[in-house]
Amino acid sequence: MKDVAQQLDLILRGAVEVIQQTELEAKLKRSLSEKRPLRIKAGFDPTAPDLHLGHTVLIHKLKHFQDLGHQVIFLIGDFTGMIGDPTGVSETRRALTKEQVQENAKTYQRQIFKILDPEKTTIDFNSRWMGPMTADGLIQLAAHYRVARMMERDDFHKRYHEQKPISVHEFLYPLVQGYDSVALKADVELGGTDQKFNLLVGRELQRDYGQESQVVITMPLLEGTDGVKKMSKSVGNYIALEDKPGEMFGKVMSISDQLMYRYYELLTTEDLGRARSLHPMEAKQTLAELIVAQYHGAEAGKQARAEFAQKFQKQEFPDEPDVRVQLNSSDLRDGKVIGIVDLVAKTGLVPSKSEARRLIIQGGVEIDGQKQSDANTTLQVVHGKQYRLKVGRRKFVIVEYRES
RNA sequence: GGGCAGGUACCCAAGCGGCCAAAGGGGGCAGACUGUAAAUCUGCUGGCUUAUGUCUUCCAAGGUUCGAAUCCUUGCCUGCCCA
Repeated sequence: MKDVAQQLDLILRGAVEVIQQTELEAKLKRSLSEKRPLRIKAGFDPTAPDLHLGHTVLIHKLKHFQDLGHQVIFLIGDFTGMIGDPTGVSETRRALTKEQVQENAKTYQRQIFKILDPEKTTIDFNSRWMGPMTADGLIQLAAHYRVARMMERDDFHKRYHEQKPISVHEFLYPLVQGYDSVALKADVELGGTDQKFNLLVGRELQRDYGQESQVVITMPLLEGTDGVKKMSKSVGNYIALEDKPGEMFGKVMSISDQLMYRYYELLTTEDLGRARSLHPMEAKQTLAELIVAQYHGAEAGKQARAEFAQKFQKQEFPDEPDVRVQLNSSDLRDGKVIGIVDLVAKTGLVPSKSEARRLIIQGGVEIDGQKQSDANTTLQVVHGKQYRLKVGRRKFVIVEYRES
């Protein structure tokens, strides 16, 4: 194991805040002398096993600890999942069944083990200790914290002053998350900066329960593809680890240059100065390739890059379309023509025919490279011939008429 | 338990008897411009056999009216104040 200074170097990289660094140093020192790895905890939502790049900022940090020989605990908050973290718009969620939780856990593993070492990672569930807890236990737990302190939490505070609803059970979220640290005897808890309050509750509860307080390390929140809001599935500005290579590449390419450097900083180990010295377009493609390669392999990265160049730089139709549509005679009028509105609607890439019509009128549809902006146009389809349809900016469809 | 203010399209928010499929903003989509960028400008943004047509929408259910998002009743939900 490396000495304290070397360990700190890696641990602090990219971190926003460490509370308290002196405590961390003491823990590291003791860990070395007693040859006892630290217990590093990070909690995750059980309902969203669709991990995206935003989550990986934290997972990479876990990996750092793991590489330093510490014990990483990947905690799935299946109990807290019933509450739903009350950040802004919150709703009480329905409890997941054991089977669902297990399934989600599997999905998590498939995804996180692209970064973490499966051999060295402990996966736990907070229902393990919260499930059997009695109402008595919960009352006792709740007695450890004050309402005024609770209201210091940013979003509670804000909602309170904006006269927005806050349900009592939402207070349980930080409380239970904090108690998880007690149950796990965590030495360190990692979280996004938005988790700071919850993480600190853990420190206080541990102290109250007679344990040494955990060190809290916050990591920056990764902005989503819009460059403004934090990456999240509900906002739809995310890049999922399981996005297809082409899609993943495309999403990275559509971010702003400014955001690109942020991604370099938080998602890669590349030298920032070098990235900045490249032409932005080149730098962005390199970044996109790197990211695709991490989750799909080097070959997929190269391929995605080549396909991108074909689709958008040379403006050629890709080898593989996004959608294939097969028409048969019942789709055709008089056995030979189809209105292009119907055709576009048939691809399933637009939600309604009105939307298809709009898209056409606005010039967003091409057939075999010809822009079609008259919504009343019909297409003569020849049996067996393939038509190349472009819908919107980035969707490609092959249409074929064939009797099956 | 009592009083008050609210609940409008993906989100925020105007409208307070017909001119309302409903202003404005955000978001989204498309076009121009580009590096598939970003920024900017323009347009679109309930569905349908695209029709100056029709159907379904303004928390829910009833009611008043020739006509209701708008008025009344009841219910549900939210916030504030008083107890």
